[in-house]
Amino acid sequence: MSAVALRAVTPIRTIPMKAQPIQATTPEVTKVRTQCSSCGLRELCLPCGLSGAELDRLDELVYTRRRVKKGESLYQAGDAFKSLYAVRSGFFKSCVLLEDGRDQVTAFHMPGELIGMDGIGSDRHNNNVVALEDSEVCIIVFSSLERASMEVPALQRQFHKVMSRELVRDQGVMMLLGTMRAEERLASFLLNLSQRFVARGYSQTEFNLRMTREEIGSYLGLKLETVSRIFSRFHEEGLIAVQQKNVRILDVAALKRMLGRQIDH
Amino acid sequence: MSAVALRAVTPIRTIPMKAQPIQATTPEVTKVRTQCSSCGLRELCLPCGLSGAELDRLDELVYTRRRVKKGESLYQAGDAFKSLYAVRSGFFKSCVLLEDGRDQVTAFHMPGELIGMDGIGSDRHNNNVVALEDSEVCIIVFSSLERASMEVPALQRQFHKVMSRELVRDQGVMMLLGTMRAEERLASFLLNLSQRFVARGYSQTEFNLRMTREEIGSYLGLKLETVSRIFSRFHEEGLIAVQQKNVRILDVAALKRMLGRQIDH
DNA sequence: CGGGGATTTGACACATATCAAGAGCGGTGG
DNA sequence: CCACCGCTCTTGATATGTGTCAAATCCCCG
Repeated sequence: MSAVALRAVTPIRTIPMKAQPIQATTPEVTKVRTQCSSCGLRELCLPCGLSGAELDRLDELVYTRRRVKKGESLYQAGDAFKSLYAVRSGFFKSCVLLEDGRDQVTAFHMPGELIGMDGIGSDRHNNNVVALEDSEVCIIVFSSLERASMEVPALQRQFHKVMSRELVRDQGVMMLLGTMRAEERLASFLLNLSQRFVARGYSQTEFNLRMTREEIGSYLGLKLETVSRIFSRFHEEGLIAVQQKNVRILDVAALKRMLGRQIDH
Repeated sequence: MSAVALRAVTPIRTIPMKAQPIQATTPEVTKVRTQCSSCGLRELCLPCGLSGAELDRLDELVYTRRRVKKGESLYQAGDAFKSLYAVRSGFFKSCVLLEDGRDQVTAFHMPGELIGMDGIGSDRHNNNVVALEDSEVCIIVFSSLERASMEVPALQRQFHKVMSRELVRDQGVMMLLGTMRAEERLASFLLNLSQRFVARGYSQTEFNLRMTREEIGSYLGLKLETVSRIFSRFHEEGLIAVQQKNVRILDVAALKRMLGRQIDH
């Protein structure tokens, strides 16, 4: 605790340079006191539901941040697992790579979401996480989190909830990939994004996609041309207005209807 | 702890009846001292890596079992979440149901595997788990597990690993559903089963499928006819010998080759 | 031994992939 | 500030893998 306090008193801020492109092992890390307790994302992130002393304990844990520039990876498959990361700002994608070169986007990550849990099981990361725009994450050293969660039941519980929800989310994606048609997949994708933006205080109906058509397609198990075509079709039908990365949802109900009952053709 | 000891001393064994078909809320539960420490599955299950006193602590936790007959559910979506289940014998499937009636098998579970983690996040289960043959599970009351894992770091770590591996497994399924062709999906499925049977001391090359073609198809995002056709094709090509549920893998290498490098058509 | 679900197989339909070309947009350098 | 270049996106024509529908067979269970 004193060590943490020391760091808080004498913050070391590395210059936000692009100086050492060689040292991929020493990424840009900012050591400043990050206050979970006063973070705007605390209701979405690991601190959710914690209070008072519990939050203080978490604050001790999360004291470094890292910036990741657009296109750079936060970590790659095979990297040693040491920390989890909470997205503080920006946007990430997770990808899994097959030996033959095929890869698939398995998730998109928004502020407040926790990344890196794939590494716990094998002490190595099993996917690649890349920033889709200039981003920043809070670093949570996993061993510290485990130690703290032995003292703070609510923290342990919250961490378990986060992991469990990730499992449920994955099942939703399997459902999407396994049983839905292209139209439904895209509708589901848009509604999911919309909902997550709302939770973060942004517009429910208008937002900018941070990913390309190809990345959307990869996530949805479709080719980029198909994604583009369906965007166009939705546009024609007046469900959305798309102009490149900008999307405005015009008829939420119609999109929702695409999911509920289809198949009756 | 004394309460647990008491239960161990005075085991209550409910009669293995089919007496009360109405009381779905009171399933058949056997209260006997289940010894993780002497369980044949301990290297595959939650106890993996634990030793001595740690194992003893786990033994206190797992003292009830439950039988689930073929076709019955272990739990259903919406049920209150209270416990995790470790498969002791038998075979299960997990399914997710969409409002419109479509459902998808999201996993098959073999002895030693942990079920129920989908419920942690929302205190309710989010999928249905059904026995594919007469089965038995060990019941692990989740609050007890959390309490114990605050005392036993190795147990906490092991539990986190199990959840993390589940996340990685899910990513593998997404990959399969998102990028693989039908042939590759089935090859991947057979190799996965084979590997898991080996880990349990069964033959690597010959086993009985516990699920129908339709369930395989649901899991792989294919129709049952497609699954059947590809089984037949593999058979013709001499890769496997299938006769209904019985499968014998004749050319493991060839199946593996289907995954590594395809796409070069 | 009978019945019904599970499986196999065939013919055909259709959704999405593939291939190809052109347009739009953003970043870079003169 | 404008022009160019490259990447992303759109759209069309066509190919193909898998789904759909249907019927026959198999086999397990009662």
